[in-house]
Amino acid sequence: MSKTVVVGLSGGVDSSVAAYLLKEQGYNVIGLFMKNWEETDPSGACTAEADFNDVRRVCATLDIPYYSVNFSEQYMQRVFSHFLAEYRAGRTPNPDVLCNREIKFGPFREYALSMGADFIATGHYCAIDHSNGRHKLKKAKDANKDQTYFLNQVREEQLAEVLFPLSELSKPEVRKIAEANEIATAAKKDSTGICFIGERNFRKFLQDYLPAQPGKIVTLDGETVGEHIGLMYYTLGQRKGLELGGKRGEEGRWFVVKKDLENNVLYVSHGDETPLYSRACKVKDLNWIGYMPGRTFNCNAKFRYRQPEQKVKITLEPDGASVEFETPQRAVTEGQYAVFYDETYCLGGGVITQVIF
RNA sequence: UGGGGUAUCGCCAAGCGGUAAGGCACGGGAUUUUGAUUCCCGCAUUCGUUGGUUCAAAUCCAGCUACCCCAG
Repeated sequence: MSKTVVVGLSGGVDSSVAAYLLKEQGYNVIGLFMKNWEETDPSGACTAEADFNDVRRVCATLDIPYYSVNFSEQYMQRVFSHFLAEYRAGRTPNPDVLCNREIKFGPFREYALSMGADFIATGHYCAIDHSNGRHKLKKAKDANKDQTYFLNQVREEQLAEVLFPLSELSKPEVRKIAEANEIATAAKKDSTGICFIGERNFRKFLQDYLPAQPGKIVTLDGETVGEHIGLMYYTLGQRKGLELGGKRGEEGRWFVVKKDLENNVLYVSHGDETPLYSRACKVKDLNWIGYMPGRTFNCNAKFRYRQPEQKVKITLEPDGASVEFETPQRAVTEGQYAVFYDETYCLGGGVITQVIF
């Protein structure tokens, strides 16, 4: 009797191919589509509906059953409300990290298991080791596509019944498999933007939820050089959207280097990016995946998705950890995640609460 | 008010008689399951204004206008 696996289908190539591969491997595959955001996009089209249509086509081709669930309520309460609160507090949240812990490997997983699944699977580019009763998150073979960054907050228990069929494949290989098997989403453009919400004009999107409070843009020397439209619309290291032009006698661009929430001031630097480079940070909400950290140890870290791993030294503290960088890092940002790695595994991660220069 | 200086794209800024560099900003695209970053493309038939000199002017000359500086 073959095992049953429920695959999260987004309507994209990756999850389509994941389903295809599982079926090839002999599993009893069931597709499950999630709708977690109720709003239609600005063009008026409901992208979720279009995606679900793609799911239908793919499942027809693969000859597997499919269903749809709606976790909008949970998404709003467990991911989006936190996202807004973080912006209000002047930080730059990463909703997709929480989305994995709170939705995909939360309600979605539970729902799938309640359907009688032995396993759940997704189209993430990452790998997993199940051995000795432990579950370790492993980097994808395609380092360029590795998505473990987004899974750093998922609890080890949540990974118990998980399969990642794309672990050994590169994106071009996935597309090739889709094409060879006439899967409808073979040439579909990758989705970007916040997961389940999609590509948006980020400012306009935020403006629907957060009030704008204009204020001054000031240099580190104290010179007022412009006006911002609300601190939450900017993040460290950003240069677009400042609308600041040339400066007399200097060449270079303007960068956001600091936010002063109390005084509603946005600090910028011209040309010189050194104020963006930090040497350490503090993290909290540490989550370790199949790993027992020592009091202090060396490993690698990423401070954003698709950044090469950096060497760091971690020292555990009562309420989190201190992370010292071997090389100064540009624009490490509060609210984002520091994710830890060794050669093979994603060890876990934590939220950045303080940046030390 | 006398004397001097400057006026070139939203902002900096080249140009010095031969038919408008570049950077920033901005717009579009690529990359990207956060936000950013990065990359590519686009972006002044016109040089404060009116005349003049010249085959030819943003470049020379004159008037006007605006701003800046020094004298007051």
